[in-house]
Amino acid sequence: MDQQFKKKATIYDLSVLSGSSPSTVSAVLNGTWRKRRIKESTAETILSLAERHQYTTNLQARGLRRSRSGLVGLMLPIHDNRYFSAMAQTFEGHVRGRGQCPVVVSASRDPEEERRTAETLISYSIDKLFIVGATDPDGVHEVCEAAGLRHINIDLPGAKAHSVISDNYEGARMLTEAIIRQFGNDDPLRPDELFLFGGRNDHASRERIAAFHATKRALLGADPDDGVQSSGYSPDITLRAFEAFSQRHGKLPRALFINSSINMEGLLRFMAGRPAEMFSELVVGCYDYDPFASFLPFPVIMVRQNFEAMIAKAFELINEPPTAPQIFLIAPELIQPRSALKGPLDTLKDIA
Amino acid sequence: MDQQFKKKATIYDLSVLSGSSPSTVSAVLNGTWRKRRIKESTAETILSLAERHQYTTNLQARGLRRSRSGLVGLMLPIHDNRYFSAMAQTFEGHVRGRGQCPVVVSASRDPEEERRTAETLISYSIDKLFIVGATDPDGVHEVCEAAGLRHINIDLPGAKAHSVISDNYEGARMLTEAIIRQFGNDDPLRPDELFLFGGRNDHASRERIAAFHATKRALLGADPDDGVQSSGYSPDITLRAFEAFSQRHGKLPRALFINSSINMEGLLRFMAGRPAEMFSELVVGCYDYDPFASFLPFPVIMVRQNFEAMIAKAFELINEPPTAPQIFLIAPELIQPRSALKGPLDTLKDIA
DNA sequence: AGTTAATGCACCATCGATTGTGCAAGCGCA
DNA sequence: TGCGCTTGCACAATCGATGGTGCATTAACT
Repeated sequence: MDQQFKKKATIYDLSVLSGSSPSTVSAVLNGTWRKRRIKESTAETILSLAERHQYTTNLQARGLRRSRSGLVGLMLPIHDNRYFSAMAQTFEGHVRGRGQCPVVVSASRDPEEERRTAETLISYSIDKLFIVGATDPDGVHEVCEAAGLRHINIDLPGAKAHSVISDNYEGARMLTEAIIRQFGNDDPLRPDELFLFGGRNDHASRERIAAFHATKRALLGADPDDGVQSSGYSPDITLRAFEAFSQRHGKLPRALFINSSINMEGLLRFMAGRPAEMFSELVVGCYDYDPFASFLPFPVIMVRQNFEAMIAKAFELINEPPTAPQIFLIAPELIQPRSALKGPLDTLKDIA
Repeated sequence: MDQQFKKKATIYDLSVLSGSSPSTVSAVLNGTWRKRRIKESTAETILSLAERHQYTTNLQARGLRRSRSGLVGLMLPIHDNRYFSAMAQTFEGHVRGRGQCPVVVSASRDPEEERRTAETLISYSIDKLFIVGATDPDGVHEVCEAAGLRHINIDLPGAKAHSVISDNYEGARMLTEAIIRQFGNDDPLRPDELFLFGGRNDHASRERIAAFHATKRALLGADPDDGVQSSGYSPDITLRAFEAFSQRHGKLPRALFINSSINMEGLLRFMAGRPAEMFSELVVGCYDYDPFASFLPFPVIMVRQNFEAMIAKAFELINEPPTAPQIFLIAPELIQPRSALKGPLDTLKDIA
């Protein structure tokens, strides 16, 4: 019955009910009452009233007054991807652990959208912003800077704020090497049989491509310069790249370095409708980890970016006093084919 | 230079600069100025000042005054899953299209956490809440109801608010049938060769299990009653279920009905370290769609829940005047092995 | 000229919580 | 009794935007 359909209780309601002033009620409810020398018994009265009337703080009012909201933002390129969604999962755990409220939004890898999204979040007075895989991190930085908002880049670096990123060069080096070593000595891979698909003109892609070239040259002795087919972060564009390649050469290469799981979906689209046998000799290296991809009918070597470490490092940095922007590299891990790793979900409890 | 390190501009700043009152500035900036009969020239002055000083509305202040925030919430069980993250992606598109700000949070399938999360969101005066796959939808309902918050269940139904869910019975029927038909007439599947793994005691699992039993009985003539191994929504528990089964029977069944992609990850964990040949005869039906899973080295028939339609229907319903709670079934689609479908990402543009 | 109506905007209370300040009552002590 | 200190709390301004109300001006019209 109580407050069934009435509006939510406020400190003013409790103030009337308890006979104390609103400021006393406020202090009791937000925990600053000892500092304000409120009697213990007064506090108890108010707390029990609050409970009885199901009081909950209006966080917008608090946020307005304090000019921060208790919200912590995570800006992703997209949701629908294991790498980013695993990151979101890990991020939530951290934020919840600090008693704040995580807000996860995506900005579609569109610089304009990224800035708009940041501005919207700022309008809600979020306390911190973690910028993941932004196409234009420095654009977002300007927006945050102007609002005095603490922020940090993850996955793709910016020049104007700290960045925590995967060691893309080393990851791609390991991956390229692993692809090459996957072929035995009887029938070793030739330089013109290993191609890279996917990627844009972003920092990660550039590093990976550089490592790809260097490693090919180092291990295979040569590196024909048509070995890279940038196809953005889009399954369909990647599909078309495979189709074009296959049209030109009559088949796919024996070995592929695929820049991300999104590009890998382009390969799946290419495979769909084509006989499985066409791919039985294929060896794929993919710069991303997805448990299902790891068990495809051909060897898929993957790179698992250590997003837990990246998020942890980012939280560490964002709380430190600001210094000159720096890039922190986090080592990724090479994952052999047919590996089903634990993920952030494994820490959740479940019924038996 | 302008406002470089000053606080953000407010309507009061603009009011001083423009010589108009704060209320006039407010009206101009929020678009209600025609209704308030503000002169066009006044509006123009203020708008240009706003632009020059990079004014942005403090949405917490607006939210406090209007007692709604422009935030629309999506509560997921988890992020790290293609089904749910695809849903988040689609949801964001809808919310953005309506000029509001999407907030996606997860609640770990924990009833307590679900309620707490809802309360937190309510404290921020969110306008609407979409509750996806909640373990205790009715618990969340109470919280929303008490706050007068519009809300709707998706994926798992509640008794006290509208629910938009997959037609789990029909989906499982199709899936079970497809699994059975996957075996030719030479060596047809026997009833004791098809097992269901995964699921909890939730509505979806119950429906699927019922359809599984009924379809087995209808098509195979019998249905031994140990055919179902509930193992929650946890890869590891599912792994243990497979290990136990394999210990008991010396091998896995020839055919598996797997309740979700999460349980499917349990199968992957089982496969890891075991020779691929062990699974060459396996046929799997999975109630979920994941493009990579679709191309595993054995036939994987999948059910793709139509989350786009579910989200669309939910948006339709949540804006209608409330009526008695109803359940709306959305037909899922049976996906043949080796299918790489388009997803929500395909609507994003990408550089070529 | 005088009345009415429309125009253009200012005033002010309000949303709910926070926080600096001030003051009365109670107490110890000379 | 009187001074000063502590205890316990109330007061009131404030965060930034909103929207109902009402008051001048000017325009329209008899």
